[in-house]
Amino acid sequence: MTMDTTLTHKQMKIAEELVDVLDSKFFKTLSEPVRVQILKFIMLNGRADIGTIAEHLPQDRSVISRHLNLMHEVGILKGEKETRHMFYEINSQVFLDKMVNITEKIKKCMAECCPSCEL
Amino acid sequence: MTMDTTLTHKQMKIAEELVDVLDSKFFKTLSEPVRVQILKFIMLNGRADIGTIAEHLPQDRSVISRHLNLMHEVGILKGEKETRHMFYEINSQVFLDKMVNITEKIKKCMAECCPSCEL
DNA sequence: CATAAACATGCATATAAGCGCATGCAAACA
DNA sequence: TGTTTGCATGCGCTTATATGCATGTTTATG
Repeated sequence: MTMDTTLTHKQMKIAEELVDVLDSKFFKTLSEPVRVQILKFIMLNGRADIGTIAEHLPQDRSVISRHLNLMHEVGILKGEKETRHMFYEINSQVFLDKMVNITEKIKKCMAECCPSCEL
Repeated sequence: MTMDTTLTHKQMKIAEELVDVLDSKFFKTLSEPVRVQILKFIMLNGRADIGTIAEHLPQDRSVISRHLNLMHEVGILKGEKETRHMFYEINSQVFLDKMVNITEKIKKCMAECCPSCEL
């Protein structure tokens, strides 16, 4: 079956931009409940080291360490080594910017690309 | 180590609301590249049935069927059975609302809960 | 009424991800 | 300088997920 919809270059480009911003690693990171719990803890308590965070969660310290490292790689956490302690805090700017950017791109794509999307 | 930060009931509640809205199933759905490609196709071509979508992707039809069903469960797609064809389209309202809601909750939590989040 | 088309679903398999334990390493400490 | 502390990381185990094939079901088609 062939599509009778004629896609403009502009529409293709906007859709591509949406796909680019829909970063699978970013979403995968947020899709794990344990990581969300870690995020919650840091949100409420501010900058903290791995041991302190792990004390408040059932998982092993090494597991927490890996989760934190993953969130750091994605950019939603800032990490800083202080002597032998590894401190993490929310990278609020990056985190929020990413969400806002994704939301904007979805909105734009729906408005200008999606035939059956009435907004 | 004990925390010297005193958490108010209000802060706890806001953080809880954020955790609630950070739906793991929703993020997990968006973390799969194939599903994003499917989303892109429907965005650009509008309402389509499973066979048509599967024609444009390397995966087997059954695989596409499952992905579509998953996205439907999460709410970002509307599904409608028409005779023997199963048609899907973007549920633009739900999709966008979800993203906006998450973004808002993050912003609120950062502003009122997060000690080290300066916005 | 037999056949084909469109799809859902059970099954087996391969890959990915979360988890805890044990180990190694660097920095503080006695 | 030997010991403890805080982490990173390798390893094996278990579970989850993606994939394709085969099958069953429903609806159109000859």
